Amino acid sequence: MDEREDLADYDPRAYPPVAVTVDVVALTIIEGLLHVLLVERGEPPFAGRWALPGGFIRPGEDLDQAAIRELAEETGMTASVAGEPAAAEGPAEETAVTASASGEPTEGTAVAGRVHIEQLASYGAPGRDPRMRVVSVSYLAFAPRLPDPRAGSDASDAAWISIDHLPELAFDHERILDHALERARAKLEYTPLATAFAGETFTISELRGVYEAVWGVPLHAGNFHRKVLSVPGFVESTGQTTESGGPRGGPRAKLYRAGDARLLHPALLRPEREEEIR
Amino acid sequence: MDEREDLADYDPRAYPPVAVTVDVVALTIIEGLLHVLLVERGEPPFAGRWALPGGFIRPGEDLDQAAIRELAEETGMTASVAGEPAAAEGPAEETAVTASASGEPTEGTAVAGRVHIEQLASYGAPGRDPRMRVVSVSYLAFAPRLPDPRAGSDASDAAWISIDHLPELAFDHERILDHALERARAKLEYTPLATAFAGETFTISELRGVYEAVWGVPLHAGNFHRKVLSVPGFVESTGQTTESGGPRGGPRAKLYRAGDARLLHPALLRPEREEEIR
DNA sequence: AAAATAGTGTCTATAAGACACTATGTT
DNA sequence: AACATAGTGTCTTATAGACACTATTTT
Repeated sequence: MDEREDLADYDPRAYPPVAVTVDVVALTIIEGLLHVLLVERGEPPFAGRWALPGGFIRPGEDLDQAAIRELAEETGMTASVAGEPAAAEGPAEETAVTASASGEPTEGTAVAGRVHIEQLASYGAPGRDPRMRVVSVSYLAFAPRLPDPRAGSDASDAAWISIDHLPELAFDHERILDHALERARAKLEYTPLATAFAGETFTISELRGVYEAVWGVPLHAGNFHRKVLSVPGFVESTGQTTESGGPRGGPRAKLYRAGDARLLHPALLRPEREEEIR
Repeated sequence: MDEREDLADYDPRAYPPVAVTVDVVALTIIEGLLHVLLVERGEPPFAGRWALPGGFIRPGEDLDQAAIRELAEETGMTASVAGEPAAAEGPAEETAVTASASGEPTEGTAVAGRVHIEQLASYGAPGRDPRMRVVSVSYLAFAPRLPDPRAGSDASDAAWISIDHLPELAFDHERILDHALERARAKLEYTPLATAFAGETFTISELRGVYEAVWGVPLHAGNFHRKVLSVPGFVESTGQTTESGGPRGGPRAKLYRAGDARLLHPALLRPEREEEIR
């Protein structure tokens, strides 16, 4: 920022150029399994490898905007910045924007819903891109259902890949993805963002499915149910129920929508985690 | 990262140059009050204004290294990367390095201790620096005591400023500082990082002073005491006590050092916060 | 002696989790 | 009929916080 320096006055133009990119870790849940949006690279380096969607920031474009644009380019969903919390809340993350899918304001069958996107971290190790110095600002996005990914207009392909069957990734994207997953798991504890994975309305069971997919552990149905309803503002009733019972039986479930809470209190903590404490 | 593009092939060199800087929000506690390290700018823009210490990243230098270097340049303490947790923990932050003061391995009176430094967030709004496009990667540092700030060799001055008496800051540094403070407050809940503000050894009262300074609320001495000791690995006894009682009376306090926990479980949650929940 | 502080004891309200159970839907 | 699921009741244990209290040290 300030060009204070011990030696000469630092003119960035005197240095080899630095490129700034934005990479997006977009997560969604398909068939009860957590998936991440990946693109297949068409050109070297790492041609043929899968990578996180991303690209260079453009002149006049804020970082958040760049992330939203990149996500939109891959998913086809047009997104717009809805707001940014002044000073990050709770477990204090940084910039967070909420993007809402437009085009189909009807909350019908398909796309429906909001996409949550927030900044994750930046990566700038020399050599992480063999071509030049690249600093990547990564973003984390939670998407409901699957706005079926469409390949960019270049030669590459885009797809939602289960995190249980990840291919080798290009660059340091595996590390970025690891950070993103840990962040996502933590966010579900303190925020109502699990609802961003669900549709406009959802059952408590579906919400539990989100937690189980992201955390990778089974949760006790009864206790989860009571707990969710006991957290003020997490969900609010629609008064509706599902049309029918579950595919393998059971009564119709009540439908809820996201409540107005920005933080969950008390939080839904992940069961144990001895290992991670020390 | 990947040069996928809808239109032409994007060559970053075809764009106006982007500069990447690192800004550090270094916090310490002086006389029971939270202070932040600021430098007075010697040149336009914002000449005469206070700003966060920072500067351009250098070729071959990782972002973490740049942050450590910037901090060292202002505080005079030489720091070195000690380690980085693979996948961030708990409330899931990203890169985290622990820098330890060298030079005086003796844990005597003065400097002593470890400096914790971790990446906070990046800021890249167009126009945030009037000169050119600048993306700033900000860092948050917790420092024990005060390695008395020394001005850089340029015309500017450096000082620890109480967060209760902040001057107007240059650029968007006030926003960065706000994010940093919120992050710091949250980190104290889930991690043992409060010990990074204390010396090599400390009393429970001193530790409580850290929490009170950062959170800005008084805490119940008795309950805090019992709670800290009940969290596994937060602190460990040295078997020693202070030489004398407090300045205004009271028995000698037992001395502790930081324990081996990386996360606090159960966490020390801030009292209430109704407002922030909705 | 008075005042401040370190540290402990105790009680209450809340929350987490284990478990059991009813009701309602499916195949 | 058998089975899966939605949702509720109950019990045990852990935790947060209020409050009281003793012991030790300084002024």
